[in-house]
Amino acid sequence: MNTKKKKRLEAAGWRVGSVEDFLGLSDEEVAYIDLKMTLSQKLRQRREEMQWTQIELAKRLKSSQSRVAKIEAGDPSVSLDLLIRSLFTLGVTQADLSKMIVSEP
Amino acid sequence: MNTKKKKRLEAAGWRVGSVEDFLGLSDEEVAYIDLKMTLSQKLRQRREEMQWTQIELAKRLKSSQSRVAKIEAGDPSVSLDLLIRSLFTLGVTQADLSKMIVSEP
DNA sequence: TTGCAATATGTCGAAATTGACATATATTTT
DNA sequence: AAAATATATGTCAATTTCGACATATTGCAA
Repeated sequence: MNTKKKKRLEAAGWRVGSVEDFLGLSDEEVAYIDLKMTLSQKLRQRREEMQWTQIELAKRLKSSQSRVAKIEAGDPSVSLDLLIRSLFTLGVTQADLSKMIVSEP
Repeated sequence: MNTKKKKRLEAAGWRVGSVEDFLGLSDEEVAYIDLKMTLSQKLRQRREEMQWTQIELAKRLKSSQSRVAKIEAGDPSVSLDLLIRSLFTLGVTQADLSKMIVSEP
């Protein structure tokens, strides 16, 4: 798939459970987008539970508020890499991560 | 931590279960490296089970044999992003991935 | 309402990651 | 053992992702 299509998908308000319906995506692409969306939602949840602002999280990540906003928005310019490292920064364990990947929103 | 240290760690033959002993790494860093190593091992396992050569996998990934070798070696120049997308290309599901993250080598 | 803190969005140069290539080494086949 | 196949390693230009900044928008308390 081209990046354009992925961008459109993620930019618009796609939510877990509905992406699968979009035609023309390979299984891998669906799995990848689905995973990113799931984890970004979990990240926001977790941060809010901890009562951290995006600025606080950004500081610990040595990043910026705007990037944290993009992570949580599932922006296509954000890699799974940064997303997962952010979760670890919030104290998420591998066991937690494992559960997140299969759990519903 | 600096990148140099991470490079040395991953370059040498560190295996799951021993990284934690290395002093001077934060929890997040340990978790990140540990995850990468676990998944790269699982990737190789999976590919070999499927009797694919690195070249075959590379073709489906639209990548190259040398990069696949680096993915499997846990090379520091390889992102979790590419690693996880490679697993999906091998047909790994989110449920599979979830299990991989917590399972022993 | 107004003011203020939090979040969102767009842009950009810098840094990291990428596929590709050359070539070395290892493993398997004949 | 030699040839053939598979994997490893180093390098590099192109692409992607990055933090940072400016600024817009939202939400909420005074």
